[in-house]
Amino acid sequence: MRLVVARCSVDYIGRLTAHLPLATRLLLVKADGSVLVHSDGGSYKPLNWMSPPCALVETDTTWTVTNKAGEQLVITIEAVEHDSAHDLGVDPGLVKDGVEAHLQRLLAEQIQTLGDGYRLVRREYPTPIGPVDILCRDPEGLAVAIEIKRRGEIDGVEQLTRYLDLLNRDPLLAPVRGVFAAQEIKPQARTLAQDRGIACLVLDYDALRGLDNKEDRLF
Amino acid sequence: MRLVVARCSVDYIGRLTAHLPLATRLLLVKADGSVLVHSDGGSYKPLNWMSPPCALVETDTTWTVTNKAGEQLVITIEAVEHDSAHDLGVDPGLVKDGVEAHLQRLLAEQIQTLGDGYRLVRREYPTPIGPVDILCRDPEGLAVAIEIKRRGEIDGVEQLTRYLDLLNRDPLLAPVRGVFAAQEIKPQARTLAQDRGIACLVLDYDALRGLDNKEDRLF
DNA sequence: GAGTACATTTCGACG
DNA sequence: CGTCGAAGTGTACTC
Repeated sequence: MRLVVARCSVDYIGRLTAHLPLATRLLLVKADGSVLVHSDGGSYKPLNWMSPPCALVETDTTWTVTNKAGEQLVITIEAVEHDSAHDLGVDPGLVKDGVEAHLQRLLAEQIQTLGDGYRLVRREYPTPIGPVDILCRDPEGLAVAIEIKRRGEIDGVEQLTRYLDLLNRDPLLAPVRGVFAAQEIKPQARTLAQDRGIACLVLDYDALRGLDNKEDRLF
Repeated sequence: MRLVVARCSVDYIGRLTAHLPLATRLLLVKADGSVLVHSDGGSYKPLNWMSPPCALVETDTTWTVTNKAGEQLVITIEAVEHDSAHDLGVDPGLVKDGVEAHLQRLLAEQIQTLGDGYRLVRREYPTPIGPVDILCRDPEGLAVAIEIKRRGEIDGVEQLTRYLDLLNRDPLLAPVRGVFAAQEIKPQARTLAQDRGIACLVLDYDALRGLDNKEDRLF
């Protein structure tokens, strides 16, 4: 990895055209040839970049980074403040514990969160347009389809609506009720759901996890 | 901006939990206190990070970065290879020329792409839930609403459907047909559009731009 | 500040 | 390898 701090201007010509006026920035060149241009603020997203695989050609004042698709990142350098190279080796990679998959598993295990007498049919219940997160039956034996999101927004309600349309065509299932479950449900999504007769359920991740732990403690 | 190359392990506890085993990485501390952890490969996305606003507390061997929501990034440092600080100043920012806005402008200018006799009413035609990209009239004088995307996916069809519902309530416009236009239309989106009587139009960006150029060449 | 749409999205999973 | 959906998405824009 090479770190360069330089006064430079940058042009990108590819899927769009973008220009960065002259200023001091960090140029980060990774081992695979990819280049990131960072300023001293903003988010983790660089101002400009070129993803690998790509090739860097360097002259006195100009770096030209090109990829196979012909996209170009041209960095014009006026002054170099810092330039150092470092051998990092290969990174062992990240261990993640995701949220939505975890929520789905927890809710399936604790389907009584919806009320006493609910029974799980299965997770990832297939439909022609993709699996619905959970299918279960209420105390009266009627089918209930659950869509789970971390954040409940309008798209999720649309998605559940499509699943319900399809599931309700199956005479073995119909009528199928919908439940929109999320850690947080945006007001607009809630309104749309209510308008369509879909129930909303706010999930308490910690509580679900806590119940899980409590069960563990029985051993 | 501070650049540190160090052998370290990293833990993030917040919206999810993640762990990075011991390895040599770049730690980038920006002026606003945000921290990025980069390896020597991958894309522009850091392995781990903390977005501003956040606070960094540093001891001998441990950096703890915390934000207002209580999310924590803990970096345990075993050895420091490089440590330097640089004053970059404020970045003047990026000048962009996007694609979707350009597509909209080109199609509005060349509304005959839909067929002879089409007339533009206006771009960004207002509705209560937001402006529809283009409203025009067909050779018979009937209203046509166009939704433009770079990539046509299912969400765009839903969006256009909502616009059409609303526009068709206006007796001065109804009946309004829908056209879903994109550089590329996904099969699922096309199926949904057809099911709803919405026409699909694949846009050729280069051709639209080319026609534009041809006009320029007349001068 | 919330809501929405776009992104040079990136990333992972699945067929 | 494409398709599809999620992201600790970020970001700009509107209301």
